Amino acid sequence: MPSEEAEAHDFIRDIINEDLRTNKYGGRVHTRFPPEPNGYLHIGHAKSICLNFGIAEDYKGKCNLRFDDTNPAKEEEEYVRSIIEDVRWLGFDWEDRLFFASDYFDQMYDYAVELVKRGKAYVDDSTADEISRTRGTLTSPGQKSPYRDRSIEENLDVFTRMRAGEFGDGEKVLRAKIDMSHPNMNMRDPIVYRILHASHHNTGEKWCIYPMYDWAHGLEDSIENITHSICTLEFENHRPLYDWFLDQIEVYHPQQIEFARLNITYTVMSKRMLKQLVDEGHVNGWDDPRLPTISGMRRRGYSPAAIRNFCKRIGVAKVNSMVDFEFLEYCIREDLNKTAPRFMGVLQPLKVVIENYPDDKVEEMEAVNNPEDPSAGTRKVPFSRELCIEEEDFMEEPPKKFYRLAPGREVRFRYAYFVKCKEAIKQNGKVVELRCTVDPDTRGGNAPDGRKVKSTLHWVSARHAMDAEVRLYDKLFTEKDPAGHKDADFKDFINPNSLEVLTSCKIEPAVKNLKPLDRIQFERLGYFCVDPDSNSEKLIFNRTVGLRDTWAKIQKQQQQKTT
RNA sequence: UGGGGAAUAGCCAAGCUGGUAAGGCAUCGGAUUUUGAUUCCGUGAUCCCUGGUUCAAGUCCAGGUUCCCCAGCCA
Repeated sequence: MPSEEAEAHDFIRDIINEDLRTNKYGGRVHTRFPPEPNGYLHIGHAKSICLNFGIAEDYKGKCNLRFDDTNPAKEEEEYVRSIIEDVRWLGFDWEDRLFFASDYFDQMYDYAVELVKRGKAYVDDSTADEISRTRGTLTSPGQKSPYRDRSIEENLDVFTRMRAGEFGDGEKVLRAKIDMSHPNMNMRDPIVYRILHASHHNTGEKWCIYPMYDWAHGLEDSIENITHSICTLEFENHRPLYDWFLDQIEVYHPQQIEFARLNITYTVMSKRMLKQLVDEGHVNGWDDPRLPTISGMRRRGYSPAAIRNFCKRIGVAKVNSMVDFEFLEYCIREDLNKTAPRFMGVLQPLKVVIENYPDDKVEEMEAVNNPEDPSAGTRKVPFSRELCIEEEDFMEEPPKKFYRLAPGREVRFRYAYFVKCKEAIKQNGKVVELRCTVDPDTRGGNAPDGRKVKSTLHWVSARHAMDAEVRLYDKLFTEKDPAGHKDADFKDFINPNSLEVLTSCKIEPAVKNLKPLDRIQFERLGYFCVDPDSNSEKLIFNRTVGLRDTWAKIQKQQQQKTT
């Protein structure tokens, strides 16, 4: 469970502390995470999940998982399935409290009847268009519906017949009778029930009227005895209505608290946009590793602990904010550095022949599995005459500050020997093979005479290496805030190079024991995750995130100087 | 001349009843290093503005500015 360092402190916990002090809810703390099953969860939801479940943990309270499934037109079973999977994967437990708003439809209906009986709601025969036109504008009041003063008896009768299916979609609605000139648009006789002859994933054909969010949500919270109903900022305008409904029918009244939703640079965080990316094939499904969905991040190799820690550290406040994606990456690296076993793999192989090493000889070099975790132990890596190193670890004419291999230069091959380059063999101007020698006295990687080398390279034995495909991911968008341009579509900023597939990678044999979704580090390259499509026939790795790369930074600076 | 929110370093974000600006990321230096990784050190703020109260204001008062949300039978 999330056990990371000091306890969180934020304005919501301040409110809870105060409520506890005044004994407002008898010492109880009960939250809920209420997703609508109309899409996959993303990291913005993770923030809410960590907040709600985190508060429950901190205060030894409870947190429910509740599906807010009041709109059968948009909701699907597949989304329910994925949401359950994602919340569980993140590491949270709702015990026996998995609920559906649709489980409360009967009760919500009864409460609506009560609202009508109290003269606080009426059936409106106006068309959607008429209702819209008479709502007024932000600066001018709306007009009362001609049906507003129907008798309670008539309202009861027509509402009953609405439920019985006597009318078609949109013919009538139940409206709260509040104030058509209220400065808050939400209070201008909001719709409580609409007619929708649609099959519901949970209740099937039982209902042809469905409650609206404002009516349903507070009742759901009330029925579940929620103490603090935490939602995002855009619902702040709805709080007066949340309160009004619960007050009118005089039921248990939780407190709604709003916080700012999460935004991260170079991505989008709206279900609508994510769905569009998926539906239009800009990515390969909801779990595409380039997406900020929970399932995408899982496939990318992000760990639940890293995501939880990220959510904890970004804080909770009421300011609209945009977190640098670098901070997310930092949190991922931080966790993976401590937990990911290390391997050697070569993405762009360059052949190396050790001229003074016999062709029939193979040595098993001992390698540390995780320098950050001694208990991870060691493994054997085969070394032989023909090896592969990374193409970019050799330069025929090395620039300043390039410490790696070059003609005449000696470097260390990790966990093996000091290796000296004698000659680069070229074909059509391209280096295709390196002829090198090994210093037999440096076995294991240290020279008895104390001489040093400037760098250490990773390598694999050509004969023993396994072939693999490696997928490198870059930012999905080229713009910091792709959704923030009023006169441009977010899709205009899609990065055409967000996915690079390398198919001739060579990996040390020890990876054969890995399972799908295992998270590892290829030394000097980054963190990687075994793709679920990977199998013994074809190994596939997704790059989660690269290691911090000081050399790349130096290169960039050098390039800028020359141009 | 609608209503509701919010403004603290490039980015998040503490700062409770006023006492002289935490922390993290990023950046840039440096040390250690068989991953140019990790780790470790060091590096940045007249707290949206203008007045006022006070010995003392990010914190209180007044006025202003900017940004976000609201006119779905979506949530």
